[in-house]
Amino acid sequence: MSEKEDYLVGEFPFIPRQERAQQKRKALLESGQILFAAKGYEQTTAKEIAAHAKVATGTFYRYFSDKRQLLMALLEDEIDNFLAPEPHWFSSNPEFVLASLLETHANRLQKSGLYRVLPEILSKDLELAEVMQAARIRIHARILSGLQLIYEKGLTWRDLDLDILAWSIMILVENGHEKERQGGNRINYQELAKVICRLVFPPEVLEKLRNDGEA
Amino acid sequence: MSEKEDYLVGEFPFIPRQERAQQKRKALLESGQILFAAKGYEQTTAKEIAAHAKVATGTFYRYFSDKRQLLMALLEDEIDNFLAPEPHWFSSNPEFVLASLLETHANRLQKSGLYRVLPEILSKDLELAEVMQAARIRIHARILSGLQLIYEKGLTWRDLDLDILAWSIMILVENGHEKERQGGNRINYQELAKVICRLVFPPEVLEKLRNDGEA
Amino acid sequence: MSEKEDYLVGEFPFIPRQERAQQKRKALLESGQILFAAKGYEQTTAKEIAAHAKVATGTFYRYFSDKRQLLMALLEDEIDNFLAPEPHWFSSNPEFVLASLLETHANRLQKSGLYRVLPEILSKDLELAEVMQAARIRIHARILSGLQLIYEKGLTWRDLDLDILAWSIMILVENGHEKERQGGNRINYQELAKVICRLVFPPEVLEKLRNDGEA
Amino acid sequence: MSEKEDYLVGEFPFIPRQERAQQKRKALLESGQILFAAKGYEQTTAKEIAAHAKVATGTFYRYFSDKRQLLMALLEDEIDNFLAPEPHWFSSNPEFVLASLLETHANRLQKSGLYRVLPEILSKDLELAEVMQAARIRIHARILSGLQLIYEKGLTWRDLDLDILAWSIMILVENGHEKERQGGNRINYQELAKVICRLVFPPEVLEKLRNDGEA
DNA sequence: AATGAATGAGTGTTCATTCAT
DNA sequence: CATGAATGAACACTCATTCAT
Repeated sequence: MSEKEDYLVGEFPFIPRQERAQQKRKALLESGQILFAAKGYEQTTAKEIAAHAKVATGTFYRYFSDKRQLLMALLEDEIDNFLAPEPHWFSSNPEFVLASLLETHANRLQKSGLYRVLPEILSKDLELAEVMQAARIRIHARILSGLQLIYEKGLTWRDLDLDILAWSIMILVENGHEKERQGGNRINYQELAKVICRLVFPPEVLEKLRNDGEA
Repeated sequence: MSEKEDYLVGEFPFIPRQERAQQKRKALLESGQILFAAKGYEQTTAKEIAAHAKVATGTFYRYFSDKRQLLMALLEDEIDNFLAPEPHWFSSNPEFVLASLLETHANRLQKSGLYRVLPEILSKDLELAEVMQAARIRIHARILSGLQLIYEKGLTWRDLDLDILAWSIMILVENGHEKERQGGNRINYQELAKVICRLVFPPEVLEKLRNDGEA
Repeated sequence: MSEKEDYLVGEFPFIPRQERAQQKRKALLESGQILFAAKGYEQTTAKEIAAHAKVATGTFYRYFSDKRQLLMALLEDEIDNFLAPEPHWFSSNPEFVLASLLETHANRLQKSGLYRVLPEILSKDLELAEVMQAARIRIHARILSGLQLIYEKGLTWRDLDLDILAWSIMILVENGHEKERQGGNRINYQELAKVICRLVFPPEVLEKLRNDGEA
Repeated sequence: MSEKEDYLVGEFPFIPRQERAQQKRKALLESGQILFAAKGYEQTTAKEIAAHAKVATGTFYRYFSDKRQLLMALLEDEIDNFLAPEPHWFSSNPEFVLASLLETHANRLQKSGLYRVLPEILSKDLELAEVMQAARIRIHARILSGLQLIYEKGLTWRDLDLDILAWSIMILVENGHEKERQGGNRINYQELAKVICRLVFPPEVLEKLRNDGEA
């Protein structure tokens, strides 16, 4: 195959080593993602991934030390997607902004499908569990600091614990995409956003924000 | 159990057959629970469970047709514990009632530790996944009908979708026990209850309930 | 149970020990025969035999040292049935006599069904194979000596090797019952007897025997 | 095979892939044959076959889906050898022709030793049993049609049932090789052929055939 | 003598990983 | 670098046999 590319002067005689290698790596990653999402981690064998990526079994182990490492490489890129995105509250219509945030998040998850393996992995991979936990703490902290901002401006309920509030928001945002699967009708992100905003803004604040936005 | 029989004259020279058999079964169940919770389902072999219960491998298969069946026997007793308990809103202090509900639920879960395997199993065992889903739909329906009662009495927010509201409560209650593990300080159930109650009751309703209770 | 039999004077207070024991032994033998014939030797477990005989697993091992021994006990009684019965040639109608011999043999085999396990066992049990071989040698010798009698009287072909002849007869008689199963119509023992008699008697001798019988 | 490629300039630096793989497959087949013949089918484990072929257990399963399949592969090549070869009667010396047929058949069987497992398998493998039965029916039909030819020419006994006759020949030919094992001296194929020919040809026909051949 | 629960070695089979080519 | 055949430890599960009761 590569011989056919040789006869052109001035062209790359072949795809550079590294690039070709990276193509295989990429193919393996993609195949891993597809198969993990479809069949689960344990149920997918290294051989299958290699076959799906159209490389030999041994090649798998040139690019990844083992099956776990391939999964980690996949998760590395996605881990932040699994967690709740951070809502931004300053807007004339926070409910609407939040709703689209929720939808985007759900779509991202559904697309990769990889979140399906997470529960399977977390129970056996302490290291990954720690990474995830750290990420969640980060997310929680970010949501919390956002809440503190609006707290200082007197825009939020004064009788709720901000830490718990942040955690509740994180949980709801994180799980929003599951509603459909877990029981019931397709989720209405607009309504979920409304519920979350109720936890953050007293009704009169929400009203005021809208008016300010229009003005 | 057998201790109660000791005070009678003419003791049993040995533990009766059936009881001994049930002891082994129980030992296997306990070992299964401990090992599943500690290492995950797939990571635990039938041999290990048997060894931990101090019986031979074959004995495992006398009491359970396979590993899955042992797990199912364990879950059968616990499946309802995994899901959110149903909150009751009619009380002079719904926040307090809810807080103790949350705490009880969390303690139950932590004690068995079995909820840790659920995610792993649900991804592979379609049958169990369906059972769980059905249970969640039931819980959701119950929470929803509770909300409808107070909605009819005008005690709840009028601008929130009750279906989403019920779902949000379910998610928060279900995950409450996870807060500690997932990130941060030990959860304060009182504060979580407050957050949930905010979703249900406008502040003035809550105030009124308290006064009515005192009066 | 046996206590209830005590109150009658002059009766056996209970079935004698040995007899009861022999009943269990017999039941086990029967169950073994039925199950071995139906499912094969390896496919039948000691537990199954005990269950079928309505005794406990352990009881099996009181009466037989192991599964093999039960089989041997069964075969001991039947081994001669498996082999060709010895034909008797002196009769005014040897074909007819032989035909009923064949039929009796076939019926005996079909009834016990145990001959089905023989091939399975012979391949793994050298000892039994030797016993069988010895029995065949005995049968062969007996058939041979029968042939020698009529040879001396000039009643048989003079150009056939009597040893081979005896062997051929043994094989045909032994396998007669299989014809039906192996391919084809139900065997006609009369015709098979005719074929075998052709190997023994020249046609004119056969004719003469018939006439002498009538005379 | 590869030796033939050596005399060419530029030898293969190593045995080609495919050939090596086939060598392992062949080694496994051979080991299977040897062990099955020596110890029987059930008594031989896949692990043993692999060990005997000096490959790892897993390698066994690369070439054969299971033990049964290996056996089937072995039998596929041999199944026709197990059955009686078809005698041809038109010859100036049918006894001699038949004798060498018998001997060739016996040698083929003794060489592979595989026929020893047949009885064991047939009792458990319905599919194979059917294949064998079909083969026997075929053989029987062929022998029968051969007999019909000579019957039409008036060369055979007129008072024997051709169907039974064909069956008897098949049985004798099929079992000829067993005589040695089952009891007695090494079989004299010449004499067995004589016996079988007696069933087919009246003595005077046999005589005539010889004279015609000489003329 | 009888029971049947308990034993544990042994089976077929899979799959992550290695390594000769 | 790539290949894919080879490896062998590990697993779920069975069953002949033993043994406490």
